[in-house]
Amino acid sequence: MEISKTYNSAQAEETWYQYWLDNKFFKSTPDQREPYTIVIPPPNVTGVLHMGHMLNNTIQDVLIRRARMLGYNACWVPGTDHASIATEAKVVALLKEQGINKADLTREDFLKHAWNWKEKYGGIILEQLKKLGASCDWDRTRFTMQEDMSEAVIDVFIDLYNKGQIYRGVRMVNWDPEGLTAVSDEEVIHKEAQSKLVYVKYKIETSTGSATDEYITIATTRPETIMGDTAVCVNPTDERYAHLKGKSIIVPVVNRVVPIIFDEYVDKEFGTGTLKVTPAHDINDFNLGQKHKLQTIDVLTQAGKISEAAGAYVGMDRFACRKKIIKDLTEQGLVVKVEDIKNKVGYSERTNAVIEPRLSMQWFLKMDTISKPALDNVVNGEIKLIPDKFINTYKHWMENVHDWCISRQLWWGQRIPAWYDNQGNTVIAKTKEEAIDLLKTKNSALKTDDVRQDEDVLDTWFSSWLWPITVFDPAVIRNGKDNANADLNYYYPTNDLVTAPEILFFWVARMAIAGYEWMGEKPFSNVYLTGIVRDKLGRKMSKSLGNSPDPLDLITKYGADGVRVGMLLCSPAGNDLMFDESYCEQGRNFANKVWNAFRLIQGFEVATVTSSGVEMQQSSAQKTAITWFEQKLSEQLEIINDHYSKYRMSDALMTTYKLVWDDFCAWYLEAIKPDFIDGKAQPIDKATFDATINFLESLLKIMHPWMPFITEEIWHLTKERSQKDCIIVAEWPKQLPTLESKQLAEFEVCKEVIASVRNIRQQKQISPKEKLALIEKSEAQHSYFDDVVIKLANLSSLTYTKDKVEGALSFMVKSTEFYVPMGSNINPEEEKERLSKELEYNQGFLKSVLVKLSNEKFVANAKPEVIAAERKKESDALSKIKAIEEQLAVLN
RNA sequence: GGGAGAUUAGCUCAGCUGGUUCAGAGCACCUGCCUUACAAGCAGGGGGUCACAGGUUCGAACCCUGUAUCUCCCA
Repeated sequence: MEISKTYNSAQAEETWYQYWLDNKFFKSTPDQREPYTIVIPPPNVTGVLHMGHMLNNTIQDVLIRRARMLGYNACWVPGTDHASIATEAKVVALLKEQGINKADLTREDFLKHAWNWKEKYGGIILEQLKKLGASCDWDRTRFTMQEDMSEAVIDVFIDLYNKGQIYRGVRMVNWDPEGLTAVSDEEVIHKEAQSKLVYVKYKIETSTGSATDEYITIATTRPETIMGDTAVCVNPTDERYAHLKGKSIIVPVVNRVVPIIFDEYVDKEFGTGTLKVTPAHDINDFNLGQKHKLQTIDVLTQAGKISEAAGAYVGMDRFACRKKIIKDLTEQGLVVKVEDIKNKVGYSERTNAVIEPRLSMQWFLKMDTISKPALDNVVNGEIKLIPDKFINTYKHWMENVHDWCISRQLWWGQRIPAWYDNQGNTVIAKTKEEAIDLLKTKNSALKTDDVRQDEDVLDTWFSSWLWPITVFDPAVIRNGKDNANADLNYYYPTNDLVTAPEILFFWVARMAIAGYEWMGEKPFSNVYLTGIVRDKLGRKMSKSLGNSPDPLDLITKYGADGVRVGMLLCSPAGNDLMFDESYCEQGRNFANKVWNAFRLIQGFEVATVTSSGVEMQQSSAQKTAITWFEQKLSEQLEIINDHYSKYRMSDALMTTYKLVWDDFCAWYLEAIKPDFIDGKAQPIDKATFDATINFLESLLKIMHPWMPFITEEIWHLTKERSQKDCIIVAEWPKQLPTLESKQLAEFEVCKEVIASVRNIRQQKQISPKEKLALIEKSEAQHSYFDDVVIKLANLSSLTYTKDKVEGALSFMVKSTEFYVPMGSNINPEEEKERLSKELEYNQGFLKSVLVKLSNEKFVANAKPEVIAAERKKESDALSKIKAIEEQLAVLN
């Protein structure tokens, strides 16, 4: 069979993914084995795969595949999130394109459109994950708004309400005037902006009630809220304004008379040291207003336009009004100056609209007591954050946590199960019938038509915080954890969670809270936090910049295995990664290398007798290489396992990469490769061939989590396999019980000798085909690796001598000298120069060692093994120097 | 403004408990090779004042202090 010189990824990916599905290798059901569980961070149902998903899900797939091979019952639960704001915005935009206004639709009609859209386009991202090779148990696919999951959310609301943890109240919330909803603190992104600080003159009113000519000047970045001013505040210690006690101020534009109040809150240094107080439009002003019992005038509408209450500029957009008002005030001579300043402005994470602090009636969850276990168990290490530098951030946040605003003024989501009558009664109930029954106890005259359900839905995170629980058993909230189903009992708590640090608080912290609240136990043991994928200039990848490659294009170009390797080669945990396509190229090249190693092995002709009829013998070089590589494999496997245990993914991958490329391909295969005689490859003996196949299989297994497709492909090409004999379920290799470190060290010497000979070839322009003689100055007569040296350095002979050899180039490995006889082909001057340099270096080295050893404090304080090492260095250096001096003497 | 972290080769990063000539890896680079698995390759090689300034120590990339620059989080 002719096998292609390059690996064809597309075909293998298609074939094997389907094969894995058909044979249900991703499927997990509870059994005797220990479970290993990951729940996917559910991507937004409207999402398409981007580089962040690629990174995140590749890591999860690597973890789950390795766990599967280690014999765990590996279960990776996939699913999507309904993402209320983002999805609703998307659907609204789409309807608009079709000429449909959301405002013209009833709630039911809108939801019908939204569900249609979800059925049609939602979950594309899950199909894309399959291209990556994600080995999720697709039968378990969940959606946060499917019926039973939603019911659990309502159960949770009711449970918390009954526990007294949920309340409703008027609060200052972060209002998104575009999404027309409140958003949580965590959904506000503060960005630095260039703003104008406007200095406006406010007239002071006399005690008799008439206006004076006296003014005070107030600095504000938000002149459009002037109409909502209900006081002016100064610091009581500010002498500049002490005389204003008891006086009033006339608010420009609306000519409202408001008091001057005194409060420590005002910063004397900022602006003019005076503050206009607008309780409806700033959280701090709101607090001042509460304290000083001020009137609250809301001058903005939900959409961010000037409201009727303002009494001027009604209907104008807030930013247009800002400009206009500055212009008008300037014309009236009331503007002293306008300064450019930098300040932080909050933007909505979802719609990018400037957030407006706004008073409104919302539902809140008390966070102080419920969040306690989630804090304690991260601090005490019960839940591990990787890397652990995030513990501080987490702790800081959890210690300063605010009550969670859980209501959203949207339709797409779980509707709040609060019901009202026309008498101001409120009850919490799962159904209208229950609500009516409950309301009747408060209002005997209740008519069914008087019962209204709350219009708002719950924050998306209020459903996704249950994810690790409800994907297994959505009924557990109402049944209680003691009545959990078999799945939940078996899979919970999950093992690893892989996610972005951006949602540490949104999601991770809240899952921990929910876990302790309803399961009495952590939801996961380890949280691996990935970085943000940036381009090589360090810019975040984004649609608007157009600097993000399409992951599927990359897969087409480099193969899924290549892209997976490429992503993970440059992904330190918790640090951003500077992605560049060249990493994928490196990944593809590695896959190709593996492919060609396989081609070589597969092309070996196994024979019991040679072409001349003699019985095939394993050569000494082959024997040595096998002995060595068996050790090497075990040694590196231990290192790889260790990297995994510490979640050092890039390190585990790089160790694998070098084991395969350098140790196996460059050294082992070269050492055992049969010679060519008369242009014909010699056959290989069965023992060497079998050992090689075994090594290859072990390596394929170690590579499998990173490169699932090519390893499965080769696995099936190396021999006939039964249907279920697949690498995806093969057993992870085991280490040797003991390691012969002496053999490993000796082989390193062997490599060094070979490299030195090759170096001489390079320097002297000697063709690799020309055989050279090598003489070792040693008491010994033979090393176990001699034949490997002969083969790989292409020697005619390797002999031993006790005497110096003249007319030869020399090199040293450790403290042993080697000679390559050159006849007259030697330039003594060049040699002298080289040797002198080496002598100088070694003398310098010796000196530094001697300085250390002659330092009494060093000898007295350093650990014995450190001192012993220094003494060894001393003696090695001395013998090296002696040898070089002897060589120089010969040349002179 | 408060907090966390970073700064090591051209690039991306390791360097774990201070101790080997400890200054490392991969990529990139340079030189020579189309050597019968692989040019998506092989062989060999060069390259860093470990951000800066002090300090602790017999010994510092590593610990401490300060400075600079950058990133992130929070207000």
